[in-house]
Amino acid sequence: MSNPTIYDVSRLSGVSTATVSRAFSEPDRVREATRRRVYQAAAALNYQPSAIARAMARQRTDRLAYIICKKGATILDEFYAGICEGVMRRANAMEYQLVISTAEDWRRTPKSKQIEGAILAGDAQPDLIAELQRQNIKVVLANHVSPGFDLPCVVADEQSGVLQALEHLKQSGRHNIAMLAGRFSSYITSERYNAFLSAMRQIGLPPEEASIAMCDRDIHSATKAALELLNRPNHPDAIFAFNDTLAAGVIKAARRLSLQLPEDLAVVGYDDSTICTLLEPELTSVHVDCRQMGELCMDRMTALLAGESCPPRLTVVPVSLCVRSSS
Amino acid sequence: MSNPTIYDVSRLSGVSTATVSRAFSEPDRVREATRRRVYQAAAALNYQPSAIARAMARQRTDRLAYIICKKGATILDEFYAGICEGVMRRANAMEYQLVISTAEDWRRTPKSKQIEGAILAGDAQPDLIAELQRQNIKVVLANHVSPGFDLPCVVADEQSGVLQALEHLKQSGRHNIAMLAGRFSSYITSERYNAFLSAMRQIGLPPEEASIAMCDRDIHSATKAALELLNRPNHPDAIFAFNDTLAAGVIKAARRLSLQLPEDLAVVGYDDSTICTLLEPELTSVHVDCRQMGELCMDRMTALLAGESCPPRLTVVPVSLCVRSSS
DNA sequence: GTGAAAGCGCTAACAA
DNA sequence: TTGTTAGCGCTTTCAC
Repeated sequence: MSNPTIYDVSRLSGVSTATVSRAFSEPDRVREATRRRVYQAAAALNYQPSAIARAMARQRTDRLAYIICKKGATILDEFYAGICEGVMRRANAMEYQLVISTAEDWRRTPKSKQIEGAILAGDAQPDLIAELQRQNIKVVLANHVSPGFDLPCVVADEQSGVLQALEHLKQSGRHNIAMLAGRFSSYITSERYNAFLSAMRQIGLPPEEASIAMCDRDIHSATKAALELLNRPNHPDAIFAFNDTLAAGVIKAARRLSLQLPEDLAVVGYDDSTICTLLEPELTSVHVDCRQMGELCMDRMTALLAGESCPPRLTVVPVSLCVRSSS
Repeated sequence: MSNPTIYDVSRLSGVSTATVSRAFSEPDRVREATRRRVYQAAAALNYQPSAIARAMARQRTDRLAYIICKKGATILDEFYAGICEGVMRRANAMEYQLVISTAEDWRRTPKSKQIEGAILAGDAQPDLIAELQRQNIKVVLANHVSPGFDLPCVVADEQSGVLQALEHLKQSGRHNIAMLAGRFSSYITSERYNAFLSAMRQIGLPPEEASIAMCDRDIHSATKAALELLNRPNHPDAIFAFNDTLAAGVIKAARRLSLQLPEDLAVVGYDDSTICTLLEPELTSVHVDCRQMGELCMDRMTALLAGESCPPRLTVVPVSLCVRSSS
């Protein structure tokens, strides 16, 4: 019942445990013939090295964590799932194991010492970061920057994303561009908000108070806010929404007011999620390659684990506007 | 630099390592005062038990894996992410760690012996199951059943889901109900397909060849197939789609033909994913509680790990129709 | 209630 | 190239 150990293989193949160990972890350090004998014995016994014992002896686990820091949100969020995907792919390719969790769950359980690094996605709280670092765990932030800490952060190019969207709108003849801002993490919210203001100035359409609306992250709230925006005097001819779900709310509002899209109103979303092509009209959106973000996070993590003291502090992932029929 | 060990705590608190160990894993077996001394010393040293050493000594890891078995798909798939969510929540609550991977990635790396159980979501290949079981790893299947094996499977009630959808359509006066079938995993495809045929008979509307269309899983393929379906003579007044994305394709097709929804055509999707409320009109869909599926998977897993030889072989999760304005 | 000590299965000097 | 052996940090009898 109990699994075969390195001793069993050693005995059966007639070599020492050290050699068996080497045959598996440093194959070229054992002679071809010996190696074969070892593998044969291992196969016969159905042996596989115990990763736990290995971790114990080597004092490292080859294990990383992906922790989603977003109140109420999880792996179900397409954006964070995308990052996770990138992290996972690369982690698996490097023979790292990836455990996932949410910030909430993580706090509850002292599962420390089992991971060598953690990639925190989203609104990472300072105390979590501090706690991890106190445990000698390497930390990388995704889609967030935390001023007080010296660690690598991977974010999307918000400035450029918003600018591309607004330039596109201006070029297609829009002059009264409004923004529908959602209440996201403080970092994203303020970045995108400020990016909007500065991009507007940059394209020569100074934003007015009147053209800004806030809403929650659900579609009903977005629809309501959009209706309100569209009913204002001097209503906008284009709305830039903070993400695609909000943009879907805008589309609903427009339809309710019998506006023609994109003739009467252009709509641009953000994230370029899967819903863009499902909507009618298909939604123009700023494409963020979250998988690449995940991969870059892993690159930074790798550097950290390799002992590089100062990998790039900030990594900015380029974004691109994906134009569809809503604008 | 190196982390404090149980020996450090033992020394500082003046008790044996055995007592320190007990203080952490079986608190009530040590006297209140002793325990306090231990905790104090531990806190002073910033000590936390090493899970690896623990696993080594106890011969168990408290670690499970969630493996997504779907060609090309991943955690990005909302359905599988939902199951993952349920599994993760419960796993974390039980102090299990959850590592995630895809079937592809898993095959490539012999990370065996580190997990005690694996939850395979989707189209689990027999050889993967066999391999895992050979390694004494407990296996539970989610959204799939594999005839050759004796293991717990958790699936949604396809029969009931389809029947509810069709009954609803009939009750709202539809008589010519068509099905848009996607090419999913063999299990889901055949289950849903057969459920459709039998449900149609059950509600007294024997299905005709003419009212069935197949398509790939992307929206373009769905739109095309739906157009074709709607252009047939004696075209349907209702379409039941295999999932919400396909249903979105149907809506697109309907719009292209200037059909009024739901007057000219009723549309029903499956899974009740987030897109349902984003679409126009909002999509009626069969709600599957995938989070609950994940939780049930964990329950089965727990039973297996506890040594129960035969937990329920098949667990069927109830589903319910969520009626919205597309029907 | 507490302590002593023998493992758990592997790795990595060091020696041969 | 291969073997010997002392750990890695904790758990768990078995005594006391």
